[in-house]
Order: sequence, then C-alpha cells, then structure tokens
Amino acid sequence: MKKANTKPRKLIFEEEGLILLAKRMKELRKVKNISQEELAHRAELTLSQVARIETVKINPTVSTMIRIAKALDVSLKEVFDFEV
Amino acid sequence: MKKANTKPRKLIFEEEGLILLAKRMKELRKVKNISQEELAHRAELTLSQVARIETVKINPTVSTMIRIAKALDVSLKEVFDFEV
DNA sequence: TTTAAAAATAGCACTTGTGCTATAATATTT
DNA sequence: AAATATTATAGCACAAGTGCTATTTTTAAA
Repeated sequence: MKKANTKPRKLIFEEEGLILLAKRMKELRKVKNISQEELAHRAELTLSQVARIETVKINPTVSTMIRIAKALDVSLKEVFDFEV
Repeated sequence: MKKANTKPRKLIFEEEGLILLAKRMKELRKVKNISQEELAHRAELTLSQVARIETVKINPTVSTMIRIAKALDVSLKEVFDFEV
C-alpha cells in the first residue's frame, strides 16, 4: 500500500549532526551487515529506539551511543567520525 | 563551611563511559583554558548543565555534545577520543 | 507477483535531560 | 585571611528519550 498521509513528526532541533550520525550508523551497520533488530539486541536497546535514531526522530543520549558503538564493535571515535 | 552531608545522587547507569567523557571534557576545557561558564555561554547551554555533565550527574544527549564540541572548537571525534 | 524479512511508525507510561534560579562549596588571587 | 572567581548542588517545570507492544510500510528473496 502507499503512504496514506505523510506523518509530520517534527525534526529534532536544527541539528544536522543528528542526520549525519544516523547516516554514519546505517553505514557502520551495513558494513557489519547486521539488522536493526540484531543491533538492538546486541546493544540491549529496543528495535524502535534504533529505528528512531536512524530516522532522526530523537536525539539519543551518550549512553545509548556507547552501547551502540560496543554492539557494532567499533570505537566511539569511529561512530562520531563525521564533520558537523 | 564543610559539607554538611554527602548528597547521595545516584550515578547514571553503570556507564564508565560517562565518567571518561567528563574527564575528556574537563581536559579539553583546561587546554582551551575556558571556564564552565564560558563554555556554557559559547555552547548556549546553562552552567548547571555543563557542571552536571562534568560531575557525571546526567547522561547528556548527542546534541548537547555537538554544541560542546563546537564551543570547544574541536571535532566530535576529539571529544569522544577515549576508550570505553 | 507472492512471501518473508527488515525497517519505519505509533501510542502510552515512565524516567530523565535541560533550563532557570539560587545557594553552597572549593579554588584562586590579592 | 579576605575577597573574588570557579565549580558543584538543589529544586521545580517542562520537554524529550526509552521501553514495550503492535501495526504498517518498504525492501529483499523465492
């Protein structure tokens, strides 16, 4: 089916940084070839949370990103390796 | 005066990462030689917020850290340059 | 195309991050 | 030591992150 109506859902702040973070995360996840579900499981987060971060619906906490970095088996530096 | 009673204030999760982040932040701030107040002003955050992060009372959001990185004039990578 | 897997949304409850304002404690300077 | 600057706490209101559960939409596979 097609999208009934575009859900407005406001963007978080003006932060382009969160958009870049989402891209970086998807990128790393692809490289490691693991699904959002798998990542969520490894990071002990929920699937919705992972999806919300990758779709820039929320502004995640540092703890959450630390868990994700560990789950992706990369350093925090690598996760935040993008220019804002 | 001395400290009347030690306020219990629970630590955020188990995250050693937040402790390291606080250290890193203090470190960078010292190098740049700016006070918490100055940093708060530059990052458009409150002084209490900066203090709470450096004393590991809270688990900051990514947006907040992006603002701090910009205010410190360093890359996000540099802010998160520590091993968890 | 049909089926199955993966990703994106949604709503609710609850916790917690943040701003604001004020005060206390500590460190630095004179 | 006294004065000043810096850092650490506190409490309240409000916004927002997270878990949970379920559904819809999109993508990949057969």
